[in-house]
Amino acid sequence: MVYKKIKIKRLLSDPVSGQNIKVNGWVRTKRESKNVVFVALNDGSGLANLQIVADPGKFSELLLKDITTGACISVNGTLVESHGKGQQVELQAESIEVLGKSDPDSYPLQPKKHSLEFLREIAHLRPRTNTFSAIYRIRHAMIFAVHQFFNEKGFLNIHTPIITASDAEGAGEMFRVSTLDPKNPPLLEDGTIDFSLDFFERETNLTVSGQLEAELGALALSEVYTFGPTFRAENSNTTRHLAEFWMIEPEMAFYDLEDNMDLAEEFLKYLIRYALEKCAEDLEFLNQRAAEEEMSRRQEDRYELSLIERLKFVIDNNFERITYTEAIQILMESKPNRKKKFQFLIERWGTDLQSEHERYLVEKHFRKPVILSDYPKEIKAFYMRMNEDGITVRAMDILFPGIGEIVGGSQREERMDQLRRRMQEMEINAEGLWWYLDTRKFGTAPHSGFGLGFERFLQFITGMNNIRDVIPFPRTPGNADF
RNA sequence: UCCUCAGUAGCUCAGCUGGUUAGAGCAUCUGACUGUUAAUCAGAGGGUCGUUGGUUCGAGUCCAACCUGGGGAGCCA
Repeated sequence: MVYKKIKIKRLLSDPVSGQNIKVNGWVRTKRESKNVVFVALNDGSGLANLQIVADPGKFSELLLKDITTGACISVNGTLVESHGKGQQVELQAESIEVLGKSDPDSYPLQPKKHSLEFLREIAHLRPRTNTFSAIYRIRHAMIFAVHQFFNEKGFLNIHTPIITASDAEGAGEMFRVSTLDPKNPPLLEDGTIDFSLDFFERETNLTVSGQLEAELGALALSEVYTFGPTFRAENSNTTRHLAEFWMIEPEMAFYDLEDNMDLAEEFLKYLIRYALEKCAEDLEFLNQRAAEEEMSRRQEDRYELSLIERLKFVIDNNFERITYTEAIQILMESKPNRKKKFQFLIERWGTDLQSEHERYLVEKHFRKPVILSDYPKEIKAFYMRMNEDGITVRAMDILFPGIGEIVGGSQREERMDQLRRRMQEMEINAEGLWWYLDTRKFGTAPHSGFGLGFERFLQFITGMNNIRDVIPFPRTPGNADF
């Protein structure tokens, strides 16, 4: 007898009774009685389990004993229509092989609800749960959609370096990369470490952004994007920060800030539409999960819309676009500011916005994604293009409900004299960035770009509150397990 | 890093103002029963109450420090 190996998702999408099938997977639960044994089997291809039906008379007691929650089994059998209610078809087992036993006494996953905190501690096993397998499938779909979106538009994907010697990006603390003996490093006369004897003959770190290198690509290939790992050594302990995360950074020549915003909005909507179309089953499950979680939250902290409704809402509405100056105006006149309900009151133009202000704009005032632009130069990076007013720069941040800043971008300063002036003002070492300045020297062009935090975006798509639950193995201060 | 809450069985939690042998549900094991659906019913095993020190006749309960985790803030994506 020949049994055709097939993944459970494919099998259930087109079930034909009478087929001889081989499935491999991990046991979710087993229910047994004198005359019949039921096994719920899952291979991660989809949310639905395949019900395996075994006649206890046909299998040894020892074999059946080894089929426990978490065990890996391979089943040959015939697909038949189910007598029971919960499923259309089931696999009538003819032979079962236990590929990997699982001691039920010590296997940590039980057929019951587990807290996300507990599952984080067993991140090596959590993809075997419905919630995390759904998240990982959506994560994959979104990675794929990112590349598809840019490919369709003719953007080139470029790999920017992960190890970098430039420390002038100002995007936060960096992780040092070194092969020097940590116990006894070579020292200079002033007692500091002599990095000229290190592997790269200079001090090197893990990248905090591929942007500067992406700009080099844009100023030759017109439209490029990076999608790579990014590292920040900040001691941030929040639900939306990771020390290692993935960032998508498109960079486009001949785009001004408005073109940049248009692209970002189109991109985000494309990804959300893709998820709704291609991950409907998983989103439906997460929608249910999120709804249950909402019940345990305070009334005023609850979303008005369900997860799927929020996703549809973003697709169906234009993002609100306002300048920083307009935002300050709105915030100064807002109720929480007048009644001194904000922890940080808005008193003057020029201060940076706090989380509470961003949340007010997005969740209370506009009730939709907001693009803030034209920030004061003092609170933004050196490479952002100066406006005519001489006090604001062509920056834009996209704020999403529940997550805050999801995209940060700008039109880049392409004018050499302006760029040099800004670098001087902000005490950026120009020497190490000679290659960056060269692009302004030789055939400079107006250009723009933005960065999308991939995990933050996934939080929005999946409704997960903690960023540590949308990446397989989160790296955070004090945590590098697995 | 700061603020705040928490740490009791494998998991989720109860344990009132300090008072004998520390409880429940689920999970596990054993048995029964049933085309079952997180099956059901009965029984059993399972705990240095996060760690260290202190107060007290007596500490899961009070105090201090530390460790770990959650939430919020800052930094940012």
